[in-house]
Amino acid sequence: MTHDPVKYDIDPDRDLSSQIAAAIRDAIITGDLIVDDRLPSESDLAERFRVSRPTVREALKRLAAQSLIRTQRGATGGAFVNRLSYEEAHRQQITTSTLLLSMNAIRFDTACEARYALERACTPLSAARRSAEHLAAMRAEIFRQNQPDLSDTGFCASDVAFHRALVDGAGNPVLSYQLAGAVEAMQPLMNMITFTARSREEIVSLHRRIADAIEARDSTAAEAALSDLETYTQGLARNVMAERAQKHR
Amino acid sequence: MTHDPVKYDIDPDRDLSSQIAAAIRDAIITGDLIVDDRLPSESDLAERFRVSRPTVREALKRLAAQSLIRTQRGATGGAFVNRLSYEEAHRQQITTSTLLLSMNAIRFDTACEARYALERACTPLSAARRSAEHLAAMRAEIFRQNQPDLSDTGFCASDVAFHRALVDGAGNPVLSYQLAGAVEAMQPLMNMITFTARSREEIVSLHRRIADAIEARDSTAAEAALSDLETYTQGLARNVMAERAQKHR
DNA sequence: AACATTTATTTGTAAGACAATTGAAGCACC
DNA sequence: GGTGCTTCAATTGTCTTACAAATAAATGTT
Repeated sequence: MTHDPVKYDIDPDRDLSSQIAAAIRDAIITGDLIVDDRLPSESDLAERFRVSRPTVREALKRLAAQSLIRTQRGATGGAFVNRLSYEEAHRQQITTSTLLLSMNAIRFDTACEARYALERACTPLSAARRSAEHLAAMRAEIFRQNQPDLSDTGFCASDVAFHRALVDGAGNPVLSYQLAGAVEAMQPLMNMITFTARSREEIVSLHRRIADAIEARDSTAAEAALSDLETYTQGLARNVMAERAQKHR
Repeated sequence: MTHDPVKYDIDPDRDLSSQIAAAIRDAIITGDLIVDDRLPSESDLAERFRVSRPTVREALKRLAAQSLIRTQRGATGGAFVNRLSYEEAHRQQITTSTLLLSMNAIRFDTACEARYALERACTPLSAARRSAEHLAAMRAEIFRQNQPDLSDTGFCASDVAFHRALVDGAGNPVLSYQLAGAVEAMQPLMNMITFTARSREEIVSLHRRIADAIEARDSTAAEAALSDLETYTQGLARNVMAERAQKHR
């Protein structure tokens, strides 16, 4: 071996498995280990770090939890550096955002404000670049949202899909990735709102305004409609909160 | 015990530690386990899941890697459900975004476009709400960027701090969290650009335009300055790429 | 009552063993 | 010579047992 990409010196007084995980993670982040590289076997690593195999395994599991590596059994198996796909990054982004929102008592209006601000940022690009497919996806979700037998969670899911199509229309995968966290992480909060037939109607009409504006490539109109949607959503949430407070009095 | 928040039935044919991790993670996400709850001890968990202690430990390390739990040694120790702090979420957001950018050959202009689009989304809020402190932080970074002995990486770091102050001015922690990924993850890419004295001067003057606009609470001017900054940055990057291509010819 | 000591509990680490998986090498057979 | 089966070796997945280290509560001592 000409040059070993991993530094094997660790401090025996501090948590070993996390240090080992950090050492390997560094090698990946700095590019010393690249995608599909195979790590040494667990026994090898144990020898080089001068720790036991279970300790090495704990470190590897940490990396696997971040999907930095994947493991494979068998003769040619081992741990391989994983390509962090968009899908995987999306998933992590969403779970992190969801946890952050659920565990920190974020006010609904704060999350809502952030979400719509970010979404408005995508509108000019989406209006300029959206393809016919993106527009069709938005129309399809609007159609679904009009079905009277759609459940509340189904309505919310379709809502997410609609906004996702809007964002994807911008044709910037980094933007789509970032927005996934903001939009999808809010779904649990949104699910707490019960949608009356009347409010659904209002939301669908705003969605239609947005789709029309995107179709006409009119970003100003789309942004205005989004702002109206934000205002309306905030109003709905306030009503729900007020009702709940009423009941618990 | 009245009701156990964790489901202990797992499929013995598939990866045990990941199933155990998933079971506990579910209990946390659904709120059955709440912040600062103590998990059963490792031996307890091993018994209940009917697996060995090392297997339980691997599962716990997975959760620790996502900072969903923290562990403590000693008599009253154990694994506790962690509050996912903003700082922690920030960090994870940044490492995920950084890895995504570095391992997927994202074009500089794609990342740059996304970053400035999101940043412009914060400007109206920041112009309206920024405190004197935020403004002072921006001015301080501009001053630092004027020091001729500042290294290129130092310049980039100050750049990040400047934009961070701008975003924080919006007073929306969710927005700050989301933007951290977009802005800080780009730093490695930005570091590849060598800043001439001339280009630094140009950037600083654009920063000053932004700060002036935010001070005057003029969001339109701030957005325009940000757009100019985006254009200028993209131009710099193109030059660097072209030069590099020249050399490698 | 204050302080030192012991003890019980729990995580952190080690060592060794076996099962399961899987690709590769070897070998018989056509 | 080629093809299909068998065996083998490497590697991860899991279990068992054991001990070390940390920590707080219980206990004993002065």
